[in-house]
Amino acid sequence: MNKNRKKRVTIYDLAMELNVAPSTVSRALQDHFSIGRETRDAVKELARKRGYRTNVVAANLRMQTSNTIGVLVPWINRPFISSLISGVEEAAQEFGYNVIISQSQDCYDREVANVKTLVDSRIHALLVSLAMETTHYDHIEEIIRGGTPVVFVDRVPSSLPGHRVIIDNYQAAFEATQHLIDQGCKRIAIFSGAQHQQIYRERQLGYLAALDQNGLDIDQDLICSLDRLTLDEGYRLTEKLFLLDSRPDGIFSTNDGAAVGAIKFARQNNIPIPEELALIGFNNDPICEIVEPQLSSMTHPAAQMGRQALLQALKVATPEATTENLLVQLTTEVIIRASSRKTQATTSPE
Amino acid sequence: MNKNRKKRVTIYDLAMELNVAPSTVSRALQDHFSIGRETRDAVKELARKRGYRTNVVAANLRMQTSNTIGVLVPWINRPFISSLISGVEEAAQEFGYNVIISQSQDCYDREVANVKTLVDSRIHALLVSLAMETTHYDHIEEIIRGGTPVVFVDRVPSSLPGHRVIIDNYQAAFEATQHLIDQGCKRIAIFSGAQHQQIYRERQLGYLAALDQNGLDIDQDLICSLDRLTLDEGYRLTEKLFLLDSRPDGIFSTNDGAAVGAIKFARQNNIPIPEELALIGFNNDPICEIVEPQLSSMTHPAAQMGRQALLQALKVATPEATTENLLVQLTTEVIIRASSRKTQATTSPE
DNA sequence: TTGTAGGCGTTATCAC
DNA sequence: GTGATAACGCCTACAA
Repeated sequence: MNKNRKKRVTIYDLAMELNVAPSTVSRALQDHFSIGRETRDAVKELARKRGYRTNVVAANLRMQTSNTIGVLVPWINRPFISSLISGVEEAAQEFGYNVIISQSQDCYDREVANVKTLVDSRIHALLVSLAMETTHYDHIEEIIRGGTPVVFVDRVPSSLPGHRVIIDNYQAAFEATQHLIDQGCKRIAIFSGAQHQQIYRERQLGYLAALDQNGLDIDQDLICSLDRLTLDEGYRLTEKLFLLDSRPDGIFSTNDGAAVGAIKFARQNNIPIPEELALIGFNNDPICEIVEPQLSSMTHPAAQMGRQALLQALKVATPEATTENLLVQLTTEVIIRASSRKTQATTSPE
Repeated sequence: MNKNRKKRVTIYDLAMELNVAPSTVSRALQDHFSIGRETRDAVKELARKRGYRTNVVAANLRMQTSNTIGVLVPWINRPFISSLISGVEEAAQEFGYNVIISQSQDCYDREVANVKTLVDSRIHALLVSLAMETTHYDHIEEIIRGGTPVVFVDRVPSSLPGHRVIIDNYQAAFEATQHLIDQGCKRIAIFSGAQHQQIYRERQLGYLAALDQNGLDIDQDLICSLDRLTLDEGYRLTEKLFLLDSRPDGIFSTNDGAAVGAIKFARQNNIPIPEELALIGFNNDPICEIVEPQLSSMTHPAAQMGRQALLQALKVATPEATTENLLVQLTTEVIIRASSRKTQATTSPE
């Protein structure tokens, strides 16, 4: 009863009706220079009237390309990533591209499989933010060799060269830590992620550098590597930290969720924030302004990163593209809120 | 220098190398029943060795279909929607489909344009959640007539028949309101959305019915229609409500963001929650558990809705599909948290 | 069981 | 300026 997928109008139909060749119609529709003004108008007029819409699939096959950009991310439903995708999609729309998305759920195996599927669809280019699990990149390397332009975003590979759109994670972490130090913190813990992931490693290095430059001791007990950086994980880890002989007086969390977990623990245990525990997160997710006290954080320009990734991909996918690796590095800044603002009384209502 | 998009292996290449016809290869790869066991294995082996991957574009053109599901939503980066998409994507992956997404940004014009683009890509089916602005549905009707299966999700059209995956908004709103009434609220305001959108209209009707059945007066001053249901809008509206001669003692907000705005206002003005103002939101976004006090809400099973929408779409897109309109209605429930829990002391730590 | 041939809807390269 | 024609890679009746 279905498959009444109505047969759609083709250039043949138009050609027939106008008594011209299909190739003429094709040219007319593309404003080819060597086409008669009159025929062009006639074709376009009829196309409009018949509701002609070019069959992108056929065109893609013929052109050996496609107008679809593949996006592979760990999870779609996370504030940072959904905003990133939103940025990609918006820019893609602007330039006439479609966006096909795929989530690895932070699993290496899924990532590999999804890359294959995406490439099978003959995507124009691929934007990737790596799965937490991923430690080697053969699957990506292979498709790059195969000729698919790839741009890495945010979670980029540590060893594989390639185009990337990132922030300066080292610098951002340094600033976040420095901020806590400026507020008088002496024992600052870090909630970090998998160290094989470049972004977490660099954040950790930035943190260490800040401590070092300020003459603060580095205490291994305060260096925490979280698996998934969830709220619960942050909560439990804070609990453990407060069982130490010398408790931390500050936490730099490499995402906001885990920091909120820490806040939750502190509140439930009457640990005054920021007096006894100052906190700063990362990403500046919406929750930062909602949690009580509000959470300081580092901005992480998700939408711009998405847009930039798309732009770089388009650039790379042109025939004249340079062979060298593009690098776009966006800036971040510290957003200071109540969770870390110790210096004298402020006038803010909360 | 680019366009070194390596020529990929085709069934012709394999056929050549094995001295069989391309059609044989094609059949072998699809496990066609009438294929020799030996040739089949030989073909598959070689395909593996040569890294053959079927050209989906060509196959799609030939088959007059595609393995891509179009998803059109207002915004990607909203908790409810990104989870919905996540659900769609996960199920799609399971069944071997790709997901192509597109955001209308709540603009009617964009919605129309995006529908066209998606259909141009010959999507297998389209899942739509309508833009806030959308009041008529010619653009959708047209593609349904054209034969593209369409499934509406969540924000469904009020007048156009079609397949839909929804919750019982009337019932959910009724329960939310009833809950506030049970807590002793007498003057309950509603933060609603555009009334031409069925979901908001039904939620409002559910609210009105609850008041009515409990013998409470309906006060037009307390019925607020918000444009975008943002936190700020919720804040400002609450401010206005508290300038009224008789202030509300409860707010049912049709999303969580606006409710959080109300909480913010209440806290800044020392209005005790829930004693003087009890609140319940809608969607049960993560912020509900983060805001202080925690926000009661109605669950809104985003991921399941996404998955169901995909399943229905696949069902509808088969040749044997029934002609009647499918309806999947998922259940919701009240999640009671501190923002509305008035009845005696509870043992919860917060 | 396998091969042949045609076509899905375009675009591009030739001719005319 | 326009018209044949081939090709993109695959699938499938039909023939063998």
